[in-house]
Order: sequence, then structure tokens, then C-alpha cells
Amino acid sequence: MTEPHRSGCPINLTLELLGDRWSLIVIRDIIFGNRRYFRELLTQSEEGIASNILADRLKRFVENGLLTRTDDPDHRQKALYSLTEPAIQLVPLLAQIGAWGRRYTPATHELSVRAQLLEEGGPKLWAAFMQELRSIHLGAPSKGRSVIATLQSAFERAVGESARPKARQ
Amino acid sequence: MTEPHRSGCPINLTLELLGDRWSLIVIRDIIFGNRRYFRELLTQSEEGIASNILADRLKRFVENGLLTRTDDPDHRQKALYSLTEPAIQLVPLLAQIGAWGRRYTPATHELSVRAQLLEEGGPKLWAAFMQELRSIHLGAPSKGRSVIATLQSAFERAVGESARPKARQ
DNA sequence: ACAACCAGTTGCAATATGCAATCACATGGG
DNA sequence: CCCATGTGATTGCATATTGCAACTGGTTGT
Repeated sequence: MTEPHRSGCPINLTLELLGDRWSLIVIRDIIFGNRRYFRELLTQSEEGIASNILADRLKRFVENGLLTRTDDPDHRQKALYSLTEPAIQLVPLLAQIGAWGRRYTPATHELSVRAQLLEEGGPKLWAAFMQELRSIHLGAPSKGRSVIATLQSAFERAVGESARPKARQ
Repeated sequence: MTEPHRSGCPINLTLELLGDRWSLIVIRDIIFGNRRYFRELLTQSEEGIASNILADRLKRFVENGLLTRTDDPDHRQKALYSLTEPAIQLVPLLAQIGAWGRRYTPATHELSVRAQLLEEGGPKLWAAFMQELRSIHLGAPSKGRSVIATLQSAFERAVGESARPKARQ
């Protein structure tokens, strides 16, 4: 067996898996946008991901254990993507990326609301949010959905109908 | 003026800047490996970055305000790269990436030591480390260098002379 | 003078990405 | 049944990025 990795450094290995322009965009939309179907991820993407790139990333994530793919019971053709625990553990990472981007990139105010809430909430909010993701994607028990509701409604209010997704097929 | 960005989302904008296989590797080596010269970054890179990629990234980082480039006073030909505050603020992000990679990628034990120390130290250690980076790269006052010393020596001990960099020119 | 070293640049093949068109299959309505 | 629509992709092709070796123009040390 040959070693396909550039090095065994944890930062490097994470970059080999997620270090490109689209991977974390897809994860972000599943986690914070609650998108679970190919078509949702394709057409409701703020950045306009191409269908072949999306297909490739979803396939790679399933192969690497970040997502699971199951058939939708109501629609045989539809595939439902669910987060695994490793993917849920990316929440702190995405929160840090969002916090950094909010300070040091020309992010628009409306799209920064979500990052700001996550930053102000801190690790406690992240943990509550992750627990709710577990209840949605892994079937874990939950006590409420206040965090999801807060983040979702803040995001929807900020973006709302004004966002014109650049859908393609 | 046309808008060159895919969206104003802070996560997206951060990915447009740092979302590739090499950018954070270079930042990591400057921050944790204390490498400040082109040749150091090129030949002491664990992953073996190519010289044109390194040149491109350094140039982009200077353009985007993540690094500053100054001439070495002792050596006219040598260029010294220094971290700016935005780059120093990437420490928490790199710590999260390392922590995730340590759990969910096949990272080698020796290269995970640094990530483990950062994870166990938490935000307090990050802040102390960042303050020391400011004293080194920005000339800020400092009270000591225990954090750098700890991280550096742990890393050097783990990698030591065993690391054979794949240098190219 | 001369070898060694410095920060890059150049040329070129291989690979990855972006994008539109297309595919096979499933569902729903008449 | 027939056909429009929606599904998760795949294909072809142009462009962009990467990997790699060779090379450049200048500097330093002896």
C-alpha cells in the first residue's frame, strides 16, 4: 500500500479532505440551511454550485463518513443526506471561520447575522446547536428546538425572498 | 465595478481567500513552525510545496493584508515575512482544524502533539500564544515566551531530525 | 573571482474546476 | 397509456490551477 497523504499532520489531513472552495459551503448549507436533498443544495445555494461539483462532493463525503445517504420513503428517486457525528463536530470550525470572515472580509451585514449569533453564543450555543443537529440527523433525543429556530429565523429573515439563487442543472 | 465574489457570506469569503490545499499550510508553518523566509518555508515544509505555489500564496497574502514583506537587514536578498493581526487571529481557526483532524483523520501521533497541546490549553493558551506572535511579528511587548517555547520544543522533539523534507527548486 | 545561496520566474504536462446540455428513472395528471 | 415535470446525477468541453524541473538575476562568503 502506498501512502496517498502529503503528511500525517492533522491540519494537513483536514485540508486534504475539506480544503477547497466548495466542500465547506455544502456542509454549511446542510448544517445551517437545513438542506438535505440534492436539489435543495443545488438551487438554494447562495453561491450557485454546479451540479457535477455537488455530486462529487456528496459522493466523497459519503465515502469519507461525513454524510450518510438514504432513500426518501415518500419518493424513491429522492436521496436524503444526513450528517454524521464527525460532520456535526465541524460546527465549531465553521463558527470560527464565520467569526474570522465577519471581521476580516467584506461580508455583507445580512449574511453575517448567523455568524454573529454563533460567535456571541460561544461554545455553549454551539453545543446546544450540535445536540439539535444530532436529534434531526441521528435521531437523538432532544428537549426543544430553540437554537435551530433562532438561527434559522434570523437567517431567513436576513436573506428572505430577496436572495435569488442562481440555479442550474 | 463588478462584484468578483460568489456571495457576501463570511464563510464563503474566507473560503475564497484560504480555501485551497496550500494556503493554511503556509500560514501554519509561519505561525507554529516559526518560518519567516521563502527558503525556510520551501525546504522545511512537511508536505513539499512547490516554489511557484509558495511564491503565489505569499504574494496573495501580502496583497490581502495577511502578511507583510520586508527586507532582511542582515541580508539584502532575503525577504522577511511577518504576520499581521488578521493572520494572528487565524490561531483559533487552526486550533479547531487541528482538533478536528486529530479526532477524525488518520493523523500520526507525533504530528498531533502540537494540536493536542493547543486543544487542551483552550482559548486561554491561544490568547497567550497570539500575544507572543504579536511580540515577534508586530513588535508588541511581551512578558515571556513560555508558550512558544512549549509548543516549539514539543513539536521539534516530535519531528526532530526524522523529518526528511522533500525540497525542490 | 568564484562557488554557494537567495527569492523567485518560466515552460509545460497533468489535473481540477466551471458550466451547459443531457441522461435514465420516478411521479402525477389526464 | 402518454406526457410533462422533477429527481440525482453524468458527459463534453473550455478554462483555471497545480506539480514539477529548469532557469534567472542578484547577493554573500571565501
